Amino acid sequence: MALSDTRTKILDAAERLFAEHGYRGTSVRAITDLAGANLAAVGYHFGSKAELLAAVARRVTEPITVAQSAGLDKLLARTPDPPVAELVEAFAGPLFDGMPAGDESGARTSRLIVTILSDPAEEARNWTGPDEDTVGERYLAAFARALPGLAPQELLFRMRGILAVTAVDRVEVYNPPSPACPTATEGEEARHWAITFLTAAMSAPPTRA
Amino acid sequence: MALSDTRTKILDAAERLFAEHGYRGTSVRAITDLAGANLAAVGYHFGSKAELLAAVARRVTEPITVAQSAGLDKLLARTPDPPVAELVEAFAGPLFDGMPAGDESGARTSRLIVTILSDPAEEARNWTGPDEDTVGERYLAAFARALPGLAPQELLFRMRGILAVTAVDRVEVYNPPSPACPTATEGEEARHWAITFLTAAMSAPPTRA
DNA sequence: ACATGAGTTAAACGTTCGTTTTAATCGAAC
DNA sequence: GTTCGATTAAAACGAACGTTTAACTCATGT
Repeated sequence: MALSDTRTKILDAAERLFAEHGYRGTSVRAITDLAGANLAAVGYHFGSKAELLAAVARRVTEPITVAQSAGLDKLLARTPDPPVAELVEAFAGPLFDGMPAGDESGARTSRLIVTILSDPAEEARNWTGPDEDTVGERYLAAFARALPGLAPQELLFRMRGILAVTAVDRVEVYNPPSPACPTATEGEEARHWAITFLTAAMSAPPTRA
Repeated sequence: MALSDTRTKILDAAERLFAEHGYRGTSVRAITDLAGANLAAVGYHFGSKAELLAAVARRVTEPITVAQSAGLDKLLARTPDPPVAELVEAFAGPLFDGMPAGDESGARTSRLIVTILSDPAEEARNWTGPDEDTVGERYLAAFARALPGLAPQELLFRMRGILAVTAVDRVEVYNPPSPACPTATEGEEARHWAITFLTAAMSAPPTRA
């Protein structure tokens, strides 16, 4: 196949296994087995396991980043100072389901992002491109305008909070406190819950020192 | 030494290394080297690496759990229906610094909790005792009374959000969007920021379906 | 004095890991 | 039809892993 079919099959398998078991918990052999490829194919197509992870992370992150950026563009085209609620939705929404319309693989991709970003392995955090930083800075500036009087550091803390809350739905970060509760809530509902939760949180008055 | 000095030295070393590099990223040899103990001492004192992790997790979690429980007791002694803000502080406060007064090792311990709870390895999540579940359920009930009209599942989502936000300050869950920003904010300040952030979030009106 | 047993030590076990090497295979261009 | 670069296949490499074994130390109790 043109552009090597096994290459994308390896990417697919790695994406799934990294999401489920983390970087260190996934062996190259498990990836190639799931992909139906040979063990050495990883070394050939990507060079090393760490570079494979970087490729997976970039492939997963890119559509999210462009969705976040496009969402901010649309808001700024209407008004130079978008309200907090719309900023939250434009920033956190794509994190929930990869694509604004919500494709089926969204749950796994965001689960992967969380797993990668919180992975203790160094290799898991050295893949970032310049685009991710740029969109983060643009939202930071927009939130700063929407929340005057909030200290930059506290704003930074709150933006990290957005990522944390969107993440926690995917990771079982706590054993279910109540017996009769599903481990993870379904995408669309959780997305709404997160937006109300985060809009209220972001709109909170600054903490007095 | 009585009760085997090396046993606690191994626990200390494991606590630090698990917090820094995760479960799979920490080898038994690295633990015993840092502890100045023999490799086989882990097998002798704990049985296996997984049981060592469980011992570490229990030792770290216990004071937090009792602080959460005592905080809730104190609130309930005053009124049967504590307000949301005080519930948030009593629940999230101990997560920030292990002890209410804030001892020096607090930052590392909470970092460890996050690392353990989000670790993709199965062994890292099968250590929980009955106490942790109990205090979670008690807070769940208290929040349910303080937030009438909120669906149980959405309440559960929000409680997970509390844990996520308290966690994110420790884990570098996102590359710093702005250049001139410290990776992690200091304990006491972040604790206040988190409480205002979370109080506002928890107090948000229920999401309409 | 000596047996006991918990604690420690050094060495090795078998397995799994990421990576590399070497040869075989395929498809198109000449 | 042959040649050549690109891709896949099979096998092996050395290193690191968790765990186990067997010998040793040494205070204690008799």
